[in-house]
Amino acid sequence: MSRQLPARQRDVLNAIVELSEQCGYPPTLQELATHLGLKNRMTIHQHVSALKKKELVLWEPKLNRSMRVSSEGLRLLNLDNESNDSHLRAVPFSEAAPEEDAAEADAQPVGVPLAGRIAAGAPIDAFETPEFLTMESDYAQRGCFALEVKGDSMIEDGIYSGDYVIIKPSPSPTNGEIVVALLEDGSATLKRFYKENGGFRLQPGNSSMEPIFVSRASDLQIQGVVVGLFRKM
Amino acid sequence: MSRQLPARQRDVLNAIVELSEQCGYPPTLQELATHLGLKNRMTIHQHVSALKKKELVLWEPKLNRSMRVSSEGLRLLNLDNESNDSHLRAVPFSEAAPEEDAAEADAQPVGVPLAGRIAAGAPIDAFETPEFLTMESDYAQRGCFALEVKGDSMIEDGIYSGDYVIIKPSPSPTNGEIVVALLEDGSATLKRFYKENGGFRLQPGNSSMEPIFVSRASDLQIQGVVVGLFRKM
DNA sequence: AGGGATACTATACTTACGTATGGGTGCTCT
DNA sequence: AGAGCACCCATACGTAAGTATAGTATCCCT
Repeated sequence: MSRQLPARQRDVLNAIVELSEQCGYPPTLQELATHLGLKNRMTIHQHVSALKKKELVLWEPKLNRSMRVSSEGLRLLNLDNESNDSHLRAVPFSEAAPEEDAAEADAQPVGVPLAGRIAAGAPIDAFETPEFLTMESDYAQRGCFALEVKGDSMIEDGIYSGDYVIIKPSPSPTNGEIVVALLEDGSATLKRFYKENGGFRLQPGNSSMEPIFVSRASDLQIQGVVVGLFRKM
Repeated sequence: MSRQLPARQRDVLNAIVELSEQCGYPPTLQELATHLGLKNRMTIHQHVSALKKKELVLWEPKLNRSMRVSSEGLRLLNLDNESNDSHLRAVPFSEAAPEEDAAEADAQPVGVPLAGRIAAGAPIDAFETPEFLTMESDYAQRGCFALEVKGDSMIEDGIYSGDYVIIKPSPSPTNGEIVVALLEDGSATLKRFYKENGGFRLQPGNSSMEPIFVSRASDLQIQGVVVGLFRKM
C-alpha cells in the first residue's frame, strides 16, 4: 500500500486546494505558510517537495504559483475527508492566523458566464444576468468525484447512458436521494434510495425495471449521493 | 455603448485566457509579453492596467500571477470571436515567438477526478481510471456561455427545466444539433435544428409540442449550439 | 498644426518568491 | 543508544516579477 501520508503533508495538500479555490490561482509557499500558521516558507518548501516526489502535486521548480494537486492527490483527499471526519481543519498552533489572510479577501468564483434564462416561448434576457455558472470549482477541489453512467436505470430522471454524475461521498443518504449503491455481490448501481420497514429499497428511474430490496445494512454500501450531472454533447 | 476595445487589448485578453487554460494558472506579465512577441513587459503592464480599469480583468497589484478575466471580459471575447472571425490570432510582428513558450510545456487539465464507470448491474471499476472530467475548463475560457433552461421543450432529450445548457456561439449549425434559436418576434427557444426544403424546422424534443417552421433566414437567428448540459441536484 | 489615443521600447528600482545551508526537537524502531 | 523520520526554525542569496519613469512612432480627429 503506497498510502500513508504524514498528517502535515495532508494538511498542506488540503491548504493548496483551499487557497486555489478561493483565489482562482494557486498559492505561493509564503501564503501556504501563513495559512497554516507557520513562520517560515522553508517548512512548506520541504512538504511540497515531498508531495511532489510522491506525485500528489505538480510543481514546476522556480515557477511562482505553479503548484497544482494531481489526480491522485485529489482522490486521496476525498478518501481522507470521508473516512476521517473527526479530523480537525488544519491550523496547527495558532487556531486563527494572527494577521488576516491576504489571499482570503478576493474570493471570486471561476466559471462559465451565465448569460440568462431561456424559456420556451418567452423572450431571452440576453446578457442581462452577469453571473457565473460554477461547475468543477464547486466540486472538484473538495470531496466529490465523477462517474460515467452506463445503462438506462435512471432514464426517467433524465440521467442517460454516457452522462457523468458528480458524486459526493456520503455513507448515509436521506430518503429519495439518488445514490451510488454498492451491493453485496460487488455490483454498483445508480438508484433512488429509500429506507423503509427496517430495510432498504433501491428504486430505478425506469418503469421497466424492478426495485431492489435489501434487508441487511451490511449487504448494502452507499458510495455517495448524486449532487450533479454533466453531459457532453 | 461601452464596448470599443482596442485591438491589442483584446489580444492580451485572449492571451490571458489561452495561457491560463494551458497551464492551469494565470500567466505573468513576462509570459504574456513573450507569448505576444513583445520585447518588454511594460507594454503588457499598460494593457493589463487598462483592462483592469475597464473591469475586464481582475488583477491584484504586485501579486504574481493574480490576473483573471472577469465575467464581462469573457463575454466580450465570446462576442468578438463570433462576429469577427476574420481576425488573425495574435502575434503582431514575429509570427512565431522566437524562443519556445516556457509556459506552453506542461498543459494538464483541471477537473473532477473521474473515478470510473458505473454500469447497471456490472461491477464498478472502483478508482481504476485515474482521469479527470473537465467541465468549465473546457468551456469557460473559450467562447462558451451557459443558459438556464425553463420549460419542457426538450424533455425527451433529457434536458429538464432548471438545467443549464452550455452554448457554443455558432451562427450556422448542422442538421440535428440542438440550438438556441432567436425568433423574429424576439422569443428564444431550445430546439433541434433542421434545414430543409429551403427553410428551417425547429423540432422540440417533446411529442406534445409542434415543430416550428421558418422560411426566411432573416426571421431566424441562431445564437449557438448546445455542447454540454449541467444539472445541480 | 496640435492634441490625444494606441502601441511599443529601454532602464532601473523594489519586492517577494524559490531555494540552499545549517540547525533544532521529539518520536519510533531496532 | 543510535538511526531515521516528521516537523519546524532562521539566515541568506539569486532571480524573476511588478512597477516607476521616460521616451519614440503612428494614426485619427477637429
